[in-house]
Amino acid sequence: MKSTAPAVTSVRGARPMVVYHALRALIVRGQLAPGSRIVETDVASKLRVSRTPVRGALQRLAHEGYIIDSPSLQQSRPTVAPLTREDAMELFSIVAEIEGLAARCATALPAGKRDALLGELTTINARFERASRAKVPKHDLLYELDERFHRRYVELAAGPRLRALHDAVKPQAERYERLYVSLLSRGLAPSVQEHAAIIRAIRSADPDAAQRAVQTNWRNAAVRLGQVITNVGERGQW
Amino acid sequence: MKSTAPAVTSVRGARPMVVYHALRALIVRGQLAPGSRIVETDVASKLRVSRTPVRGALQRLAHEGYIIDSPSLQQSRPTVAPLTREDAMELFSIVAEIEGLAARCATALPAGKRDALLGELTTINARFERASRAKVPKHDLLYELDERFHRRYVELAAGPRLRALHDAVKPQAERYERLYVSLLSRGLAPSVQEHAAIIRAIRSADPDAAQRAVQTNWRNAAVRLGQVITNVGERGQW
DNA sequence: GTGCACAGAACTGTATACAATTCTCTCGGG
DNA sequence: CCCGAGAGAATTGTATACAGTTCTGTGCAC
Repeated sequence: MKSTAPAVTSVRGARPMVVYHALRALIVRGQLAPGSRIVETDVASKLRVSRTPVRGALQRLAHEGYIIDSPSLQQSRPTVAPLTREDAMELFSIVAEIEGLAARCATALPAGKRDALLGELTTINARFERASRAKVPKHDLLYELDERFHRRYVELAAGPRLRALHDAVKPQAERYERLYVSLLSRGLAPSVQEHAAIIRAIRSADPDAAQRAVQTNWRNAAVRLGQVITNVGERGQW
Repeated sequence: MKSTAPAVTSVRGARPMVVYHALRALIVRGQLAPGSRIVETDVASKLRVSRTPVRGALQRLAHEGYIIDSPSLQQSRPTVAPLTREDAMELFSIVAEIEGLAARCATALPAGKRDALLGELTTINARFERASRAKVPKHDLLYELDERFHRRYVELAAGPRLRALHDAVKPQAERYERLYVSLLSRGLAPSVQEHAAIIRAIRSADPDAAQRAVQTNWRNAAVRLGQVITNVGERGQW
């Protein structure tokens, strides 16, 4: 781990994006703990840029919900958003709608593209099933495969606005999912079947069924996650 | 109309919000035409602030989709996002999901709050019906009542995340709705009944029905709007 | 008349200085 | 021992200067 960040790309206008992705990765992976304060000047000096691009990145992160203004303090003081059971429930239900809509669009894809998509989804879910059966579950692999499954149909079927929404919202669910997957890898069997149901619904070109299947998958995930959170407690609340 | 803006509030951190709301209002009401260039220094001088708060406002507007980087030009040059049929369709389907989810939550409201909400919605819809029957339709009133109807259940039933999403997405639909309402005020009769269906579904505490009712309302609105756009053409595309 | 090159203007990206607010820590009084 | 007041530090908000890139218009060659 080197403490000095690498030099920022020289492309015009890339600095805020670099800062954004750096901070988001730290938050999503938990290295910036929920509740942590984020100080503009610290980030700026660590990433070797001025406060201006940092401000841009922070504004975006705040808009997307990764950071919030400290609730206890009065002044605008950005802090990493806490992980709470209630927030997880709401977030998952929103993702359910977004991806459900994408799945609905997927049923309207031209036959060629739809078949290609269905093939990909089937392959991914087969690997997902194998991974879920492993004696020693590989959390990262499981998460990766589940994420890819959902991302695939969103990328292919959703329009630009829906994709943008998905890109903004989904990584926040990742904060919870990483928690979830490492504590509940054993309970993934239903997810395999739920994915299969999604594939069937898209194949039969039934928009309502496809949307429902995706929503069911996420609502069940929300329930399972809720139990885990209830057990292990929330983060960043004190 | 005075050309010099009033002095900005002295509250700390309020300038970007003032700029944001000023620009957003201009865009939503069409006074800043789709395709128009937005120049930081111009806005700054018109609103008597420096470029810094203007940048903040522009970043947020860009993130929410009101302005985009000019497609023809190479450099990052903010322009007012065009109004296209395709975008309207996607936007409305997203709003349908967001408000549909809110309506679903509304069915889970405690009985007291739910009854209060139902009363409000009934009142609003009655006024909406009367307004829609008027010989000379008042476009602004119609829009206002429809907007209030939907906003009410979102405000009461949705969680913070869903509300934030709604606040970010819905005003963009307003750009299209204002166009729609002024060209199609006569076709609002079905909307009255669709609203009534929403009320019935919430009253019967049926989550799926409530969600479906809202989605139907928006999908029909999308179809009606699509026809209008096809007739009058798109804006800001050339 | 058309196309290309070059100079100047226009605009955004970045850095930094300064202002204003508020948090925090210490010290004194009760 | 606890609480409040005040000074200093810390942090964000705003303005502005400067740099770099791209657009635009003019003039020249063909």
